[in-house]
Amino acid sequence: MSKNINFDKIAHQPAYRVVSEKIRNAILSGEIKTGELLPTETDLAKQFGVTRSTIREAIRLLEHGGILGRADRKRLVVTLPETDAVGRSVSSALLMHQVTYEELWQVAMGLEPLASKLACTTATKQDKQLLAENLVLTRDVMNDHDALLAAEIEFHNLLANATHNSALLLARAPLNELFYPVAWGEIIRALSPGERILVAHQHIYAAICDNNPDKAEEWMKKHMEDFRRGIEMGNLGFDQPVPVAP
Amino acid sequence: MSKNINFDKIAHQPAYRVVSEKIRNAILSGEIKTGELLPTETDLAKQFGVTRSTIREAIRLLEHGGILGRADRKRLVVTLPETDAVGRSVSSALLMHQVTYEELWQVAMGLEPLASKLACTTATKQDKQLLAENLVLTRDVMNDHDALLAAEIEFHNLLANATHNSALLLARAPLNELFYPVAWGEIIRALSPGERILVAHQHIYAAICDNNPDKAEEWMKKHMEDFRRGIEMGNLGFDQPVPVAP
DNA sequence: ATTGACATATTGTCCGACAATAAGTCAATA
DNA sequence: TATTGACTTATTGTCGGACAATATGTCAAT
Repeated sequence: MSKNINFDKIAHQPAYRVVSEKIRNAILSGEIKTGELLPTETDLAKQFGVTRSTIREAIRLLEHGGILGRADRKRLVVTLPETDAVGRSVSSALLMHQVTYEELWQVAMGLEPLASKLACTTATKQDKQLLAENLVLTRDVMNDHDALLAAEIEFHNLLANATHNSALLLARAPLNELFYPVAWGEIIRALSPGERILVAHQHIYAAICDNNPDKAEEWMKKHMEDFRRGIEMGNLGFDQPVPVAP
Repeated sequence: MSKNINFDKIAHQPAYRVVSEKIRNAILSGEIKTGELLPTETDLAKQFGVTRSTIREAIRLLEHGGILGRADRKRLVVTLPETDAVGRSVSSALLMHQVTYEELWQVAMGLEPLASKLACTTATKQDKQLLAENLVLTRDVMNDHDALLAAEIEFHNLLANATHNSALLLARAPLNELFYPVAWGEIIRALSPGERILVAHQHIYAAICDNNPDKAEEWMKKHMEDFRRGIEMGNLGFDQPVPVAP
């Protein structure tokens, strides 16, 4: 073996990546603030000294992450990434990993009771108001499978929002997009557990109004256990991969 | 008020989006399998009947989500999105939302004890082996702040990997990228709590080997509480936004 | 088995062009 | 006054073609 000199790998990044990183940094560092318009493509091209095509590719790279959106479907603005924007990347990833109902349920079991607990101390009047309205709605649509599913999902969302914890919101995004729609959809259709759902929601809501974190957490755990039983009893296997939506 | 006819909003998507969605669906539905090469840009352009520029923009859109990577830095391949690929989108989002240490800690408190518990029943011999090696490493670098930080982060990663739950891995991605590096970094530098870290890790490891979920969960909770105290005692406020890395 | 020379395929980048569409201005009109 | 219409302008979406840089493959020479 001859004596070797070790060179570092040279890191040649294509221009569109470099530009993308620069813009990303400018946004994250607050140099361009949320809500501000991004310079026009021709401007950017001049500034960076590259062609408009390159700029466009750089922008596409960021657009998917949700930190760029469009104000009027023409000019691009810097936007606060909403949970569902980011959530879709995560969902794709999970689907490709063939995530199972069980895996998602385990995460839900970690996050949803936590959300219930936290919401007790963080929920504003308006949060509670929205939850209350959701309860009424749920009762009203008890026999409409689709509407019931939507209301159920909304309840969990409202609850999560009431924590005002953006990290929690993002962490549970895949539950919203993959878990509840698919799994609850099947369960509700197969077992019609509308009453049990409503009772659990009511207890959680009451606990939040009473500022009783332990009770809120407990009832959410029960709720999620119901959920698991539903999956097991329904015709979808608990350890089966979540199917790709058509 | 005149009688109105309500038309649905027409959903005119730019071509690069449509193409991007089509490719995405082909990937998610398994039409193109993981590891396969994507057709060349010129091919795709012909197939979709658009220009290569359009194809390229469509591809960039997907590239960021991590479901496309490059085999040899030329041809694109369909890849399983790794946690850190997706994690970066999430991290950007959180930084823009000015997420606080407290918010991240709350999520960590929901997920890390859960991971400990699950790992007890899912960890393979190799997982345990890796954890054991990490413990040795941790002891060895006890006085090297940077190395200690790296070892600490690696421990939590190994633990999460040992659950073999991809949903959990993705949900905790932001902890890896934002929380531990920044917060632990500061804590370790300020308080040098090397011993306490090691002791906690050892107990968790022991619990996993003994197949004792409750003990594993408990010790991880203690560990995270230490963590919180560290943040509070250090000079970083618990309720302060996590700073953007330079 | 390694090297070198060569042809080929594919991506990265550039340029220039034009259509489609939002936004702004201003006059005409009911 | 408020709505409509015609016009201008700025900006994005899409096209087509061009060329350089780089991997890949082949074949001969050593």
